[in-house]
Amino acid sequence: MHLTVSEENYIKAIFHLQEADGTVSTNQLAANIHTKPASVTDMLKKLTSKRLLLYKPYQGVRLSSEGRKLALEIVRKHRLWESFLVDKLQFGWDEVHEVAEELEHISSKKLVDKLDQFLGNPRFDPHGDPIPDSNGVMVSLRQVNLLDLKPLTRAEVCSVGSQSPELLELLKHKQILIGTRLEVQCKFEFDHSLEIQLEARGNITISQQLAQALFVKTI
Amino acid sequence: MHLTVSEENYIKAIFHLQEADGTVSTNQLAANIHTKPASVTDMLKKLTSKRLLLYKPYQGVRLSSEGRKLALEIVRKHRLWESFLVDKLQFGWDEVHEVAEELEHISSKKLVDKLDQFLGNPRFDPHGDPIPDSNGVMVSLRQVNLLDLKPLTRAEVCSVGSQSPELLELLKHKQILIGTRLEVQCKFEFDHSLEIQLEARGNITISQQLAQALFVKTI
DNA sequence: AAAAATATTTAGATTTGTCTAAAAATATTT
DNA sequence: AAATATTTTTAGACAAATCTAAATATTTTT
Repeated sequence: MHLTVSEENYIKAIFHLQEADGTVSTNQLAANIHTKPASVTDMLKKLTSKRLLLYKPYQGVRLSSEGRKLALEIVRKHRLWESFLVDKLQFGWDEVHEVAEELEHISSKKLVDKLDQFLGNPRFDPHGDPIPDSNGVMVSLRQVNLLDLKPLTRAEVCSVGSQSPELLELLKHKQILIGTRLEVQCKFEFDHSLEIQLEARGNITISQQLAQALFVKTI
Repeated sequence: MHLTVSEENYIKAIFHLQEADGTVSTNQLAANIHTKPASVTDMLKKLTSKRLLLYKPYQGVRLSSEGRKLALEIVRKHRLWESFLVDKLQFGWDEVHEVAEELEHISSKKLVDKLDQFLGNPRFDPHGDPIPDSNGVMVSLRQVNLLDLKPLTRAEVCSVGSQSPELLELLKHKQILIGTRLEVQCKFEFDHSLEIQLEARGNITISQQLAQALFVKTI
């Protein structure tokens, strides 16, 4: 089954969007892929005819099992390449996303498996997201949203909720990385902000929006 | 200057074809790129309007200096990725060409330069071809065609004339690799074949066509 | 140098992925 | 439940890269 770059991008977007809801709407997809709803409808029909989607007009779409398998291959490639860029080529973890968006479409199965081996079969990428193995199996992180922690809980950041440049910029400014350790000092009901203590920088305040984007494991 | 994959493939093909002649014909290009002459004409017009080619209808085409610069970037990427695949991922040197054909179109300049550094700034790829540096400069091999050697000359294979699957198959069968050492035993005027002695296998006969595809340095 | 063969370009069609504008379906509000 | 708003689909157009068939240039042969 050979897919174009466009087709792969739709499959990947549907995969990520259906994590939240079970089903994905045309408009959601259009916004995510930076295209128009009419274009999405065209592509949904095409991918459905290739048996990669379960799609009823007006009722939204989700991946078929075949589509899910392909999505996991793309996600695997994306995350392995990100790992390569950070671990081997010394890229910063906040500058690898765009390059990996290109590399994830290289088709050779052998390349991916050799790359995986070369990297030591990592289970998580530099953002803390799990990497599917060659069968599409990935461990799910036992991770908690930072917002859910009680005061005085110590935790370590292990993943972030998106790779948007805006979020990455903010994290850089606050000096928060994967692996950063912190302790929740107190929570403010008014705006749902958090005061947290960072090992390196002392106490800082974090907005509700930022806290929701941070996933941690307690330590 | 952003180019599509198709455009890059035309630039690369013209670069390689004009090594031999100074100028490249529409039919040559069509054969090389596995397309029709009419399609080539269309693309020549397009790339000429982007100032990458020097092209007069019916008179053939060659790269402008801007086009040559882009070609060298593509060749650099191709050969660096081939080096990566062989040196780091343990691919055989005869199975990397196709994968590198995809990888060479990844656009990030930073990626290429970091990859170059990671590999230790190699000057030659696994086929023995020189790798342009980030300024497009490459050392030319002091290499001799095997056919030009006199009997009793010892030499080492350092590059092959093409990457066609047919040639690679033959080299595999004869157990000839980059780095293989040999001594020319005698030359036959009748069919211009050569008898050579390989360190590992003893004496074998090599056709004119094969000898012409092998470049060596004397040792 | 004319005729024949070959190479190249032009003209018009096709496919893919996108778009805008309008129509149809669904969801929300009153 | 009607009216309104939103979402989604359809219809038709467009740009990129290709194709076939026909026209035109160039080269080779006689």
